Amino acid sequence: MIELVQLQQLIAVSEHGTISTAADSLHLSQPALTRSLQRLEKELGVALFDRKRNRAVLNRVGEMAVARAKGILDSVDELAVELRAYEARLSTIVIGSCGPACMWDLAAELGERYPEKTIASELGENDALIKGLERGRYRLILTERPVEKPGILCRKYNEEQLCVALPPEHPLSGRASIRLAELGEESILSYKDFGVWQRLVDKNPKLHYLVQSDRGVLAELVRASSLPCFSSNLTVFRFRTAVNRVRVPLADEEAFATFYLCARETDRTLLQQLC
Amino acid sequence: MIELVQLQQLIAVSEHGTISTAADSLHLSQPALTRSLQRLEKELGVALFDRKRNRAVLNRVGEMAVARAKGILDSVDELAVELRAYEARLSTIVIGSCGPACMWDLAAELGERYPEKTIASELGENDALIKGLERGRYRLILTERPVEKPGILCRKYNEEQLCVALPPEHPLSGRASIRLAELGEESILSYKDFGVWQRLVDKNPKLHYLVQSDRGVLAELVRASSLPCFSSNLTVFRFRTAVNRVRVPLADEEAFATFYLCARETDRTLLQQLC
DNA sequence: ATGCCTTACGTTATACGTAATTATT
DNA sequence: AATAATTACGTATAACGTAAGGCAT
Repeated sequence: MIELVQLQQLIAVSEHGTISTAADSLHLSQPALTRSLQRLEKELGVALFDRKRNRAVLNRVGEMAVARAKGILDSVDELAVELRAYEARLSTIVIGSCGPACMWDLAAELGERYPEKTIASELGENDALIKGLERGRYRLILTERPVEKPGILCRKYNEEQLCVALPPEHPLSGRASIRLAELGEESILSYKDFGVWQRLVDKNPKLHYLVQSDRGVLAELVRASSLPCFSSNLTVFRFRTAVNRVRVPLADEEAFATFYLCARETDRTLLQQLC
Repeated sequence: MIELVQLQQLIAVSEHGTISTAADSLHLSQPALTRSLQRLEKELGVALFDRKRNRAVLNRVGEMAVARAKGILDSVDELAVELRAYEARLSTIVIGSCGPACMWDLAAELGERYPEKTIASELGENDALIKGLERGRYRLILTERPVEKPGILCRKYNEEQLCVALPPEHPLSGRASIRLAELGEESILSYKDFGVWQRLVDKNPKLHYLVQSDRGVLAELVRASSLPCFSSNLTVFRFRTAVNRVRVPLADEEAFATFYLCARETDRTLLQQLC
């Protein structure tokens, strides 16, 4: 049986020109390499070198062999890389969502149920999410509307009411609900990846949005300041203790959403466990 | 470094279901195979089996690995086959010709000059010969007309005058030349692969052609009978001793040809040695 | 109880290095 | 003389088999 080391040795000889120098580069004695190459020729059933007593040069067959050997070794190297990537892929659940809070909830739930798995999540728009689910990019997606497509299962996951969290001394903090526009040109802490709620932001361009990309940083700022920030019925658990704020629901129609959890049909059991 | 035997072992396990039975089929002890597979997993950096103390079943990564391993082993098997074929190709000079006798002459000449090479020859039509030369199928070709194409060298090789070899007692045996049609409906020994001379045959359909595909058989028939047969100035050397025949040249215009030897420009020296 | 995988240990076989040989530049 | 390949021989390492242990069906 041919062995891969022999192919490496062949390539080394082609790169170094002589068996001796190749042997050096392989940390091998010349005789050892000579013998190994002789075995290779015998096993392949062809002569790879023109041998002139004190010189062995690759013949045309040998050069062809070198080219093929490189290809084979490349594919063997790929093998390890590919398998490691495949293993990582198998042990990761990627979820896509159109809203941040519900995504965090889902990620947390998955993390508890499948502690051996890595949970990755990203925000996206409805169509991109569905395509991503169909193509295998996502294992689960959270959409704004029910998805009715062959091969895709869909269930209602939860509802979210967006609020503003105001400091108690804020003039609007006593209200049962407000419209976002009522904050006028005030500053408000906001998220970079805001999903469906971005529509509400776009409709109220007068406010001064202090956009944060890092969740931790935002939480810090909330604690360290008395700035208004966004909140919702889903974020209550995370912020209930630390934050000295009064949550006032937003009456804008863009401030309410129902989320649907979708999976491929092959993941029926996974979906059932989560709803 | 991964070794190919390990990939074979992996495949054997996937085919036999258990390590023990696979070990049997590989003429190896179970512990040895177990260790070898453990090394493979370590070298690849991934787990290939779900191990339940007394059972090792391929996991999904393992199945992927088996598929890849098969591909790699296939390409290694191909390597040997391909190299042997390539070596054979390199040690063979294939010539193409539009006439049989001049082809035999050329083959004989090459055989003497390059005794280490195998000489293969085949008949073909002009255009096919030129294409074959350009595409590398032929190393040398013999054509009816000079070839003037970039990348192709061409020289006059020889001239051939087709004759009929008649028994001395034949009424036409005393003539200086005849036309083939003068033989009326007589029988005549002929070749299956006749190249350019086939045109002459086609023009004289009345004769009874005893077509032979084997050169040896034809020579035997010539010796054992007094049937007329085809001959030429080029075949004289081969038949001079054995044959009790009188050669009468054919006056038909299709019975004379000039042959040109062509090679690719890279084979300039080869061509020069032959002309 | 049997089948199967793993670990431990002593042994063998294969491939290695050193040294000697030959040939070429 | 120097460089490079091959052959011969003793050695060492790495993989093997046997034996023992443990778990599951």
